[in-house]
Amino acid sequence: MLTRLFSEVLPDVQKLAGWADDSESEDSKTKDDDQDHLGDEDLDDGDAAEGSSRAQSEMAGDDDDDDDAEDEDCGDETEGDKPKKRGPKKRKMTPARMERSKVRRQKANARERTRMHDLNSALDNLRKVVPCYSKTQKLSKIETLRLAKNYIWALGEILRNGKRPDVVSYVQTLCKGLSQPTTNLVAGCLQLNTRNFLTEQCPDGSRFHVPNSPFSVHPYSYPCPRLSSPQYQPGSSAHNVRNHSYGSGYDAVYQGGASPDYNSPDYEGHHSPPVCVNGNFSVRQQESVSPDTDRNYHYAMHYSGLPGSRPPAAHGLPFGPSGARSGGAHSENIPPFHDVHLHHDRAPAYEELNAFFHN
DNA sequence: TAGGCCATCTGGTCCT
DNA sequence: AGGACCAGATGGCCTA
Repeated sequence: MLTRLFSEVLPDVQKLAGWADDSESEDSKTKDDDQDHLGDEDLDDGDAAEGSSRAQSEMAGDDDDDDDAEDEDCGDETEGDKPKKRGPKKRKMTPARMERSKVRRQKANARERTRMHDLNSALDNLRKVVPCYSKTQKLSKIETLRLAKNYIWALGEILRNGKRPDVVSYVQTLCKGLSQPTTNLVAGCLQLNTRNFLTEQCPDGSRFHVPNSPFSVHPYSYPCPRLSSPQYQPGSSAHNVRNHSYGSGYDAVYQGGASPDYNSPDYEGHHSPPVCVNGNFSVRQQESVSPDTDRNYHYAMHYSGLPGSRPPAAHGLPFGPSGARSGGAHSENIPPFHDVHLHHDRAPAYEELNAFFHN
C-alpha cells in the first residue's frame, strides 16, 4: 500500500529534508558570552585539519599549561570597567588534561564521522526508493531530497485524487525544482521519450501532444525558452548529474499543463524556481534511445505485474513484478542495482501505483 | 580557474 | 559529563 510506503519513507525524508518542523529556526543559538570553557578544548593537531582560525585564536592562552597564573588569559585587564567574569575558573591545562581533551576530541570526531556516515547511508537508501536510481551516477544529496519530496508529493496527489494522473504532470511533479541534469536522469529513468516533447509539435507551434500515449496529456500553452535558448545545447549534459550548475535551470518557465496545485498550503515547493521540463530533456537523451527504449516507447511506469509489461530483462531486477521480495520489506534490505532502474516493481506500493498508470 | 559537491574537523548548544 | 545535533570552516576532487 502506498500508506505503507509513506510510513517507511516519509519519516526519514521529513527528517532529512527538514519538513516536519521549521522550529529549528527558532532554535535559540544564543551564544553564551562566557566561553571560558573553550580554553579547555585543546585542539588536536594530529588529525585535525589546519582548521579554523577562530579556534586557534581561542587556544592562544593555553600553551603554557603549567603556568600558575590562570586568570590572565581571560584578558581581564583589558576589560577595563567590566566586572570580572564569574563562573568556574579556567583550569590549568596540565599534560594529562591536554591528553584527555585530545582523546575526547578524537572520540567526538569519530562519532561525528559515524553520524555523517549514517546520514549518508540513509541518503543512499533514499536514493534507492526514489523513482530513479543509478549506481554509477548518484544524485547529489540535495537533489535526492528534492526528488524524494516531489515523489512523495506525487504519490500523495494520487491518493488524494484517487485517479491516475497524466504522465506529464507526474514527470513535472517529479522534476519540480530539480536541476537540468537531474531532470534528464529522471526522464531517462522514466524513459519518457523526448520525441514527444521536442518534435511532436502542433502546427500552431505552441502545443504538444503525445501520440499513442495512454495518458491524458495536457497541451502546453507556453513555449519553453530553453529550447530556443543559446544555452540549450542538446546532449551537453545528459546523464551528468554531478558537478552541474543549478544556475541555468532556474530561469526556465514552468510549462503549465495539468499539475498539482503547487500553491496549496500543504505543498512546500518553493525552494527553487520551477524548471522547464520540456527543455530539460536533452536531445542526446533522445538520440541515445536504445532499441530497448524504443520498444518501451510507452513510459516505464508500464512496468507492472501484467504479463508482457515487465522491465527489460537486461536490467536483471531481482524482484518480480508482483513486488514480492525475498527477505524483509524494509528499504534497508534493498540490494544495489547495477545501473539506472525504476523502482516501481519493488514494493506493493509501486504495484498500486502502477495500477494507476496501467491501461 | 571557478564552481559544485563532499568529507572532515571543530566548537556551540541542548539534552539525558 | 558525555552524547547528539548543528553549522561554520577548510581542503580535496572533479568538471566545464
